[in-house]
This record gives sequence, C-alpha cells and structure tokens, in this order.
Amino acid sequence: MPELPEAEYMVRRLAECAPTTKIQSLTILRPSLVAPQSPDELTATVAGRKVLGYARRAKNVLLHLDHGWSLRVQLGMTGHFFWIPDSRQLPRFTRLWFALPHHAAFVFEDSRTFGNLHLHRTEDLPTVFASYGPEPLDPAFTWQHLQASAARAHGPVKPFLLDQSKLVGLGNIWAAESLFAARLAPHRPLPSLTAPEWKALHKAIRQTLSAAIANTFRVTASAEEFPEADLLACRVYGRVGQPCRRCRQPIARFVQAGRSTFHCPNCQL
DNA sequence: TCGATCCTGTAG
DNA sequence: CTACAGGATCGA
Repeated sequence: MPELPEAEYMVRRLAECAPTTKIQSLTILRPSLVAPQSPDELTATVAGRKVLGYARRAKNVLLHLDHGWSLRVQLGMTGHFFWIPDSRQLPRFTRLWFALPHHAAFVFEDSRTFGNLHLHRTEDLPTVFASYGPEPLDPAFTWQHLQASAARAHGPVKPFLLDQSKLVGLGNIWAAESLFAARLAPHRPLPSLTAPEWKALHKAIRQTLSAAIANTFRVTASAEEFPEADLLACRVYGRVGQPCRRCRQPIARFVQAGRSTFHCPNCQL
C-alpha cells in the first residue's frame, strides 16, 4: 500500500509515540517476512536494544538502534508499522511485533505479506540504497534533476515515475495524481516532454506529496487508523467513470505495465 | 523495458 | 466464483 506520504506519516507518528524506547523482545509470527535472516538471530540482535530514532528513505521505515544496527521495514503493498499502547490487543493482520516497556508494542501489520524487515549496519545503509533515485521532497531536488533522470529513458512517463531507481517515493496513486496535477497524459513518451512540462511535473510531484502527507495527518487525527483510498481526496485515482474535478469529463482507466492507470483524457495532454 | 510472480484479503 | 489491490524483483 504505502507510498512516500504514508511511510513519512508512520515515521513521524513513531517519533511522537515513542521518541526513544527499549525493545524487550521480538515475536515473529510470519518468518518469511524476515528471511533470509533467521528469526532467532534477528531476535537476539535486537532484544534489549534501545531505539534512538526513526527515519524514512524512499518508502522504507528505518529504526536506528543503539549498537550501530538499523532495522529497515519495507512496507510492500499492505504494510503498516506503528506503535500501540497495549500489546494484548494486537491488530488482526499482525505479522510480527516488538514488546516494549509497559505493555506497549511496535506492530508490523501486513495482510498481503509483501513487506519485509531487514537488519543492516547503520553505516551500510547508503550501500543498501545505492540504486535509489533522488528524494522528491529534498529541497535540493530541482526540475532539472528530474529531467536528467529521464535522459536516455524511453517509454511512457507514468511507468517512469514508478521506477524507484529514477525517483523514489511515488507509487500507483501518487504517480497518477501528480500527472493529473501537471496536466500530463500518463502515456506521453518521455522524449516528448518539453522543459516547461518537466518543470510542471516537478512542481506537481512535490505539491502532491506534501499535500498527501498533510492530508494523512488531517484524516487520521479524527478517524484514527490509516486512511483508505476514498478518504485521501484523490482527483483521479480510483475514479473511473466519475466526472473530472477540473472539466467534468469522465475519468478513464487503462492498464500500463500491469498496473491500473487513471487519467482524464480531456484535460491531461 | 515488459510480464509474471510472490501472497492474502475484499468487493462485486 | 472472478477481478482487483497503493510494491518490488527477476528473467527473457
């Protein structure tokens, strides 16, 4: 499920709920999610360690521990990582959980089990992420960087936006929403994009992601839990057949690289 | 660069 | 029952 905004939200919530804490033990209910590490070895390495802080890289949630190791949570399609006050009330799809003081817990809930959890030396993290493209919300990230990452690339613009080696953080929803905001058709060939269009796309991506982070906080402040797609105020994603919020023409859906693409055929050019 | 695939759940 | 699901990876 989660893309950059949801991963960012999880990290900020963790920092609020448990700025630092001690991991007492780890319970792995689904060993395949930590493979190839053995559950026992992983448990031995983290049990008794203190969590010093949290970070996000691309769609990964990172927990930095006090002995030079970091846990990396890859959320996959349906993963959530969060703090709960009472480990006696674990959510339905809990796949593993960390016992914390006073019965609190970190929970990894992942119905579809595409997520995973890995342990790395903290100093090795740059190597782990070596194949990743730039962070779109990095202040140093310019539209020229975006354009440059597409140099020599062919094919349509939307699959490009999903390619984490070109640019991290976008998934199927926010790629579609960014293209809508930039008024660009998802099937536009990369070489056809003009400089003003790259500029517009860059702006659209940053605004879309920033707004999505803010909106996740706004929605969850009242509703609790993680927001469903229909609560995220999408302008095209999942809205096939419904009127475009800009021009009232029906939103269309087609399949691109095996994924659903939603767009307005009338006002995305 | 595309398609298949991992696995489980939900909606129609 | 079938279709579909916000991700990542591998092989041709």
